[in-house]
Amino acid sequence: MADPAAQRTAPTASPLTTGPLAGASGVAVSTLRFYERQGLLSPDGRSGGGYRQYSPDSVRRVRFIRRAQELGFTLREVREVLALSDEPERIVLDDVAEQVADKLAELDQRIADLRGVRAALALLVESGPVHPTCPVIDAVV
Amino acid sequence: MADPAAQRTAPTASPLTTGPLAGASGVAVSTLRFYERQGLLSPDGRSGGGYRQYSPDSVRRVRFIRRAQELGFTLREVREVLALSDEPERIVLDDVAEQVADKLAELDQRIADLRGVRAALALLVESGPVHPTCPVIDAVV
DNA sequence: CTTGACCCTGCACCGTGGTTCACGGTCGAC
DNA sequence: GTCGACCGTGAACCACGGTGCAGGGTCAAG
Repeated sequence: MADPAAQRTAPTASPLTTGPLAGASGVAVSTLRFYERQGLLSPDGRSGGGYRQYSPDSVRRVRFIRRAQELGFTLREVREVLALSDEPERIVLDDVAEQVADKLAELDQRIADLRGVRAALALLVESGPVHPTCPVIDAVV
Repeated sequence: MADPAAQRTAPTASPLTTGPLAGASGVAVSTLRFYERQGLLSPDGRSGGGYRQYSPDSVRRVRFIRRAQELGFTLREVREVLALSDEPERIVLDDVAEQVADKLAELDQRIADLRGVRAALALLVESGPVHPTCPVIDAVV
């Protein structure tokens, strides 16, 4: 607070252009632009020559998108979640609660399914020989 | 065993054409043909006029494909598993053990991830108000 | 003020997992 | 033998999640 020249209410935290953001968040530059077209991400502004400028927070945002995808969410779903988190005042709590409850049930189901497969595979590893009726298929179907 | 006319060593168990197989296994006819192009499924033969004929076992096979997909396996992976189960004598046990071990680790990771998300969502449901920093995003990133 | 790295736009292309369409042949019931 | 339901083929098309490329502008170091 005793150095006004160093930072003015801390706004100018080194805006990133696409390259650095891509590097920091582990995606290709082309992917960032693709995400922008899909409404998942937008630059905080543009610089004189038209370069996109992102806040450092965008790194978190992009990483979130990637992680959510890995976890099996579509970009459409991710977009919806991000839209809510961008405009929290639009959130209708009951709707959210309902959707979250649905997603919870879905997750429980997926976890149970994966554990079934996991168990079958573990059994297969332990018991060596291949069975006439594949236990993996039995576990999955 | 005392009725030779009823079934000759039980072979003719009503071969299915695409429509019935599709109906019984819950996919579209066009999907069956697509799976065939992808090497996941093939008819046991063709009838005079060129109609595909499937054994009733094919229903199981198609259901397996669908389930495996739901569980996050690609058609390529499913094809490999089915190829092995079709030709068990080609199986190299050590290879399988290795791949299965990999898949096990992957499944463990996915289960853990999903449980993390599940926990975050459950917390969100319990604690009503939306937090400035979304707990879901925190859990996922 | 040049040079090289970086960025812009728009558009075409890719693999995956299917679906749809046009056009025609087959099959069983009547 | 004819009718409608079903099946065949090939090829185009779709949504998703990106990738690549041409043609041109920007930026900062030297």
